[in-house]
Parts: sequence; structure tokens; C-alpha cells
Amino acid sequence: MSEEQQFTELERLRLAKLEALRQQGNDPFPPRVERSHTTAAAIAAFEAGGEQPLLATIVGRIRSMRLMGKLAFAHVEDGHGRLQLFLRADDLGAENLQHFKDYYDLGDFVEAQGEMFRTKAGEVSLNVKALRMIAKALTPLPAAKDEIVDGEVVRHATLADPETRYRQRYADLAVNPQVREVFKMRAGILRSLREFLDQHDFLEVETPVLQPVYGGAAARPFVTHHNQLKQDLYLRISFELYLKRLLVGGLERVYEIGRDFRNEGVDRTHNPEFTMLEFYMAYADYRRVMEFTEEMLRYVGRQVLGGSKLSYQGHEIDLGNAWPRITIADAVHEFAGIDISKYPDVNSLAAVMKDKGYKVRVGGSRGKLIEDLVGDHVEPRLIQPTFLYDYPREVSPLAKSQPGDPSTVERFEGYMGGFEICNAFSELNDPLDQQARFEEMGRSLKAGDEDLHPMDEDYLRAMRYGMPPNGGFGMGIDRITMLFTDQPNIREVILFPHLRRREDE
RNA sequence: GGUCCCGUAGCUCAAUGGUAGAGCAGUUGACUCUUAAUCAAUUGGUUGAAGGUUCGAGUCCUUCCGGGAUCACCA
Repeated sequence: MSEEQQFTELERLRLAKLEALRQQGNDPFPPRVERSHTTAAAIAAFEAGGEQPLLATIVGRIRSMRLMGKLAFAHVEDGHGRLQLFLRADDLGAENLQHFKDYYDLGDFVEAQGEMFRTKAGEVSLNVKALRMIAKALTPLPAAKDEIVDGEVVRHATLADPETRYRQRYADLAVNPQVREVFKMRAGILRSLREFLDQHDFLEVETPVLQPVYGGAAARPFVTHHNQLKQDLYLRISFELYLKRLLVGGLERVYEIGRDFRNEGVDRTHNPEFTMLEFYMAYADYRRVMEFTEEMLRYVGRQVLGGSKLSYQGHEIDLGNAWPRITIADAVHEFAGIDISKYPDVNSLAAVMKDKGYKVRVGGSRGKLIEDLVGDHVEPRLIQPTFLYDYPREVSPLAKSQPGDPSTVERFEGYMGGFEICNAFSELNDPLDQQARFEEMGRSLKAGDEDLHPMDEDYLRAMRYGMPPNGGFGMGIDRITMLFTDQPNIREVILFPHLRRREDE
């Protein structure tokens, strides 16, 4: 490909400047740089030191320029803030100022040395005595202007097209400071979850991503192949069955934070790969796990929000209170107007749903219909943190049955902001019951084929050695991050979300 | 996968079926306290792609590509 085709007109202009710098003996990408202060530290040191002389060498990216005859201003941004450069012919030398005007562009990384001072307009700035290019930007950043309104940087005409933002996240991050904040918050959430679990004697573990048998959730997997072993492998759809093997092995409290992969539709709350937290807690039941969940999210709120309140899409959500606990039966009764105890079989339930004008899936079990009722009529109403509990047995093959009610299991889901954020149960630890459930599930799935799950014989063998009673828990990190950062779309909290490949990639 | 909406300059956006434009960025010039600097001039387009209707298409139609919303799917 020729240079003409490879570069845009704007890029070719910058390429010429880069070449000119090289001709003059200035490496536009030097291997080492000097930095005495971050921009924020330089400003803080100047403010703290009264008006004492303060020499500083700062580095960063040029975000704005205002060029005059014998004077120029520029703002440089680094990871900590921004600092105005003041370049005056008298101090820098007329030739050096001209050099700056001729060869430096928005987006370039520079190293600037000088003395801190306050401009007539009152802004703490660096009176530059020496300036050096440390990384030339060939492509202009897709942003225009900064404005300071009440101390906040407002960026005008910035990159807004979601497709470009996701495909070129580097440009999005470089240009949209609020996007950087989302991912700092995400890191804070992960950090505080680990802190909380570590403080409660949990052991962080790592289990296989490539699995010979997938399980622990209902989803189609991605399939791959190991050449030497001549064996198909699946990217995990959950960690559950591996983590519970560890309880058999005597690890009482374990957790894993990692990636799950599900070969399903992509939408506002689903990405094919997503980050999950699962923990398993020996000798706890699902009620203990509910309390623990409340504590854990309260802790995260304190650490990353500094309190218990958050705002999600116009709703005020408070993590500080005990979460209301509603059985599935009561919730469906209240929000969908159906008393499911009166409809003990799939046909009668389907009939009453039809009477009420609700959509009824074909071939669904009674449990599946109840889940649909929850999804359509209950879930969207659960803005404040809420636990729904006691789920239908046939949609929960890994959960322990409710004593005295074989139709439900000890399972709960946590809801917030109108969607599901976590799923937990008193884990089934009876190997014979588990085998029966797998077989039952195998039969019902065989009818609809597609999602036929192979039975995990090794998991059953592990259970036969004896698994302590335990409570297990899973939570989508992406959705929690959506809530904490007030983002309506999961792609906004995933650095490089999955998009269809384009021809030019 | 179904339905609806969108794709115009590097970025943000205009343009009754009738000459493709503006602001910012860029380029040239002026300017020693600017901060969306200002002032003057100016470059930049296969309107996502390919067909079709029409005297004439950014605009209407078809197909395709990509994105968004929504539904379906996600025990």
C-alpha cells in the first residue's frame, strides 16, 4: 500500500513534521524522559510553597493550544490532571517558540521544564524554559476543545459515535475523561470485593477456562479444540462445578473472579464474555449468604462511592438498608396477580397466564413459566435492592430442595435497578440427589435437544467423597459496574466489547 | 434471527427530489496573559457499498455491510 493511500491528509502533514524533527536531530520518540512532578503534584507543590520559586519538569499530552505572536499557551494532560504551559519568546527564546509552533500538534506527548508561576488570569502554570517532543501523534485525536466551567473540564464536539468509541476504545479513553472514570470505578469495585472476601477468610482460586465438560449454568458454550490431545474443549460458562470440587477438598471458603463465555445473543445486558464473581462458603445456607451479600455490597458502596446511595438512570438506590425478601410465590402474586400455589401443574398455570393475556412459551416447564412471570412482571419493578427466594426446583438443578416443599429449592436472586445482579443457593451436596437431577434435566433437554448437557461424572465422583453443606453465590461484575457507574449498556463497562468484525480490520 | 431507526469532511452536525454546507480541527497570515483565545483568508466529500426509479437522488426503492433500540434466545 502506498503512503498516499495509507495516510490521510492530516496524517501526512504530521508525518512531514515528524520527518523534519528527525532531520534536525530530534528523536520524536526518545527512549527516556524526565519527570519531576505530575501535573497535579506541580500545582499542589506551588500552592503549598507560597510563591517560592519552584522548578518542575512535567510530561503529558497537549490538549489545547493558543498561539500568539511571541507567546503561546497550551494545556498538557497527564494521568493526574492538566497544567497550562506558558511559552514566551523572552523566556524560551524566539527560535524555540517558533519551533513549537511549527512542529507541535494537539495530541503530541511532550516533556516541559520550567518554573511554576501564576498567570495574570490567575491560573497556576509552567513558564517553560525547555521543551521536548517525547511522542509525536500522527493521527489527530477526535476531539476539539476544552472549556472550564465552574472548575470542571468540559470537552466540546468530542467522540460520540458508539461504534467508533467501542472499536477505538483507545481514542475514546484519550478523549472522554468520564470513560476513564468508569473503568477506574470498575477496578475499585473489583478491589473492594477482593478486600471484603479476603477479610472474611476466603481463598482466591483459579479454575480451568478450558473445560472438557461444561456446566453450572444453562447456556450454549463456545467450542474449541486441542490439537495434540485431539480433544474438543469448551470455554467455561460458569465456575460452579470446579469451585465446589474444592469444598470437597477441604477448602472451606473459596472465590474466583474471572471470565465466563456464553454463546448467546448480545444485547444491553449481555456480552459473549463477561466477568463473574462466584464464592462458596462451607456451613452457610442461602439465608446466611443473603446477609453476607448485603454486607458485601454495602462495603463496596462505602469503598467506591463513599456511602450507601447511588443513582441509576434517574432512580435513587440505597444499599444501606436491609434488602426486602420476597418469595417467588408472593412476588408473582403481588406483581402478576397469579397465586401459583393454586396451579400446581404446567397446564393449569399456562391456562391462567393465557387468560390474563400474558405470553406463554411453548414447551416450557411450570418452573420456566414462573421464571417468565418473574422476568416480565416482577424484575422490572425491583429498583431498590431486593431478594427473591424459593425458586422452582426444575429450573435449579444444583440447589438443595426446600424441606417440606419438594417443588421449590433454597435459592435466591438479588435484584437492583430493575435487573438481576446475583444468584445463590444452598448448594445441593447429596450426590445421589444430584445424579437424579442431572438425569431428570438430561431427559427434559433431550426433548428440545439443542442444549443437551453432558453429565459431569467427575463432579459426581467428587461429591461422593463428601461435600460439606455450603452456600454458593454468583454475581455479574459488569452489571454491578453498570449500576455503580450509572451506565445503561454493558458495553460501556467493558473496555473492548464484542462487535461484528469489519472488512477493514 | 424478527421489527424499527441510523450511517454526510478528522470530530459534532445541517441540507422540500433541484449547485453538498456550518462550527471546531487543519493550512497561511496578524497578535507578549490566553483558556471553546481572537481577527483575516483558505484546504478538505466516490454522502457506508452496489444496483434501481427519475430530466435530476444525500433524500425514493431493492440488496448487502456496520451500528443502535426492541423482541426472541439466555434451565
